[in-house]
Amino acid sequence: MLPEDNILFKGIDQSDCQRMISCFNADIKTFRSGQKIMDYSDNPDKLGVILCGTAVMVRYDINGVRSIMESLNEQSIFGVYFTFTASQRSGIEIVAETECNVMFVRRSEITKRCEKACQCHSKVVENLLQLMSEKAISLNERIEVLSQRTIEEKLISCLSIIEEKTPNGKAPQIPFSTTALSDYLCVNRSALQREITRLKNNGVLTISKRKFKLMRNRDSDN
Amino acid sequence: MLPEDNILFKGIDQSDCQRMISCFNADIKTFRSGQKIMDYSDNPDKLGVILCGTAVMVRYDINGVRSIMESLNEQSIFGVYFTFTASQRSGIEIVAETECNVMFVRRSEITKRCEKACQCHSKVVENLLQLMSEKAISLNERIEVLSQRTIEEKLISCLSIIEEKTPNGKAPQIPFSTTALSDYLCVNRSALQREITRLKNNGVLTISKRKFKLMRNRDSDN
DNA sequence: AAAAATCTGTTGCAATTGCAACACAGGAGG
DNA sequence: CCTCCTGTGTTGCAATTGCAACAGATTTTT
Repeated sequence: MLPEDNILFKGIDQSDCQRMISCFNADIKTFRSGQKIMDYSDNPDKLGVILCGTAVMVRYDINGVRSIMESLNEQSIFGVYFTFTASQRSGIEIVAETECNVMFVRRSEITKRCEKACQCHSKVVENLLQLMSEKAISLNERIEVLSQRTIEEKLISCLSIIEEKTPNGKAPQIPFSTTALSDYLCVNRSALQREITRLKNNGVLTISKRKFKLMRNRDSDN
Repeated sequence: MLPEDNILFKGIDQSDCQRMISCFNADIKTFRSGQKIMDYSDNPDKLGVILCGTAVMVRYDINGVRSIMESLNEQSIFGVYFTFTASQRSGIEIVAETECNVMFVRRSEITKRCEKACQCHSKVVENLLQLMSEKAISLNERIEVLSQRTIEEKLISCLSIIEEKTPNGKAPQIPFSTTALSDYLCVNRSALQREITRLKNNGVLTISKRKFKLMRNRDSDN
């Protein structure tokens, strides 16, 4: 991927991009599926952008129970938000799901002003603002899902959000396996399975593979 | 409160502040306790900063169940994240808890460049970045709490975070009533009460009024 | 192609949680 | 002082959820 296609450098021409990448000391690395991309015990100032591939942000609590905090695709950004959190309390990691190329930049390099590329700096900051806004929206969506009191409500809330974001004409699709979905929803897998089956039997939900459809018209009783 | 005390205008001197406030078409309004400050059905571009007072971000789901999404104090910022979201799906509102002064700015006014105050604009954008970063951390903390599988774990996780943020020497304090806390944790109030009582009896937790203390040394059995 | 590993789907049982109802405490306001 | 309203604390019972175990399907590795 060329630098100027990168969301962080959007709107900046290629020559400036190259200059800024070296100015930022940006670092591009490749990871294989399953490899750990980032561990929040390391550097809180580090910021990553996925150039290609997919990854997940996972958390292991004291009992070793895994929660998927977020799924990350191409152009996803991570690391910005944990600048001040006490991450030692919980083990948060970014793990590659497929082969990934990741660009690392230090947040402080972006925020500071330098003589060489001032006009570009502020553009990058604006882009970053935009990205953080989008990221925060997805955090809010997550909270909306987790706020639901029952598994049924969590599931329907989650599927509604996916459905809403799916372009017209395309079939909405769950970006997880059922097992991973249960981690995302923070519920027991077999209990989730039970709910899915129940909703299918009630005609509220249709699933084939990962494609699904929600029927909202019938009043969802029983 | 003077403009230059405002977090959004931090590092900008007063004359520039005044100029920018009119340049931004910033709007300062007063709300009484209980009044609705913002309704996400209205303007997605609008951004608010609480100048004084406290407020809460609440959500009413389809069944009318209230969840506190966040509590907002002086200098809290809201409205930044929902720029593109379909918030019409769920009824999100900002409601004053006490009398509040709130400054409203349009997000697009901040991001755009103007000839009159360019150097200040980028400073404001940086400040905004900082604010969003902090806000996103609190969203992540909320997710961390809601990710916990049981009420006990949710409660302890929540209290740990509060404890960690409390300055040394001060007694950690819950910023909610128990009833509001149950909304924040998205659990049933009486079930939460039951857990609190149980933890107190087991010597894990001490609470007087809203001040509390967690004992972590004993292994939390029973 | 066989073996290993992971995911799906199901179920009985135990534990947790929600619900509803009630008693009591404290604060606001007439 | 009394009343109204909101929050606290408790409990029995019902509903939901977690847990464990298992069988079969699917994918990955050898």
